[in-house]
Amino acid sequence: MRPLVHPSIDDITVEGILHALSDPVRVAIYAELAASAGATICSNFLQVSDRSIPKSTLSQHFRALREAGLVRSERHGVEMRNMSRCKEIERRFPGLIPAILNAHSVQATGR
Amino acid sequence: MRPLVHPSIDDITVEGILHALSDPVRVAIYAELAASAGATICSNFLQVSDRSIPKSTLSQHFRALREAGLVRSERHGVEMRNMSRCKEIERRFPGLIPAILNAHSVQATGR
DNA sequence: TCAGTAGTGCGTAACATACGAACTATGGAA
DNA sequence: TTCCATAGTTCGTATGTTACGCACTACTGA
Repeated sequence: MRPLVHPSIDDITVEGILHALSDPVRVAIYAELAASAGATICSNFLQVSDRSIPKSTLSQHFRALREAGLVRSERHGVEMRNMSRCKEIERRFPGLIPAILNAHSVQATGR
Repeated sequence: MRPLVHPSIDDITVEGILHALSDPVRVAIYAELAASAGATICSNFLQVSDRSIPKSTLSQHFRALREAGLVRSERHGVEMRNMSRCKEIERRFPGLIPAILNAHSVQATGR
């Protein structure tokens, strides 16, 4: 099983972040992760915005979020704990993540 | 020649915006358009950040920006004038575009 | 040792993208 | 008018990316 890849904060790119969050399933996952204080395991997202996501697809989505630098994942026993890296990103790209999450919630609620 | 498609402001999605701007050539183009007061023609971007872009590819990039709702294009004679729709987008998703452009410039200069 | 749970990796089919070549549309000069 | 140059588009193809089923690994508890 290949080890988990987390880019260092300086290797995180705007393009990478935007690409990772340009998928509706991934923004939804990320928005929940960012809103929650602790860590959340992958399988909590087998249902996302009234849509059920196959396990293998979900695994790829988490890989995408991780490799874009948006999420930090740790294996704990049989499960994987994920938390958003928003504080680090905030230091490098101030305001970016809040603006995206805000726009996402405007779209989800207002419309 | 198929007519130019511009989504109405309410049909613009966050995902669409993020996807369009997740390409390095397209952010670069969009950043210049957003910074300039008037309209800019496509062929001004045959060279972008020290890279030369084939005409057909450039045409596709402008289509992507236009259909994401980021840019408004008008044919004037033989050329096409493009301007960013940032004021409209600002009303629908406040702070989103400035945050992305700011992050883009942090990355381009700082790093 | 076995069964159950959580997640990964691989193969394939479907979809997206880049770019060259051939095209359309417009404007100006002869 | 006709012809040429300029600006951009379209199409075909080759190359990449993504989604998902299935078979797998890794860990836990009984």
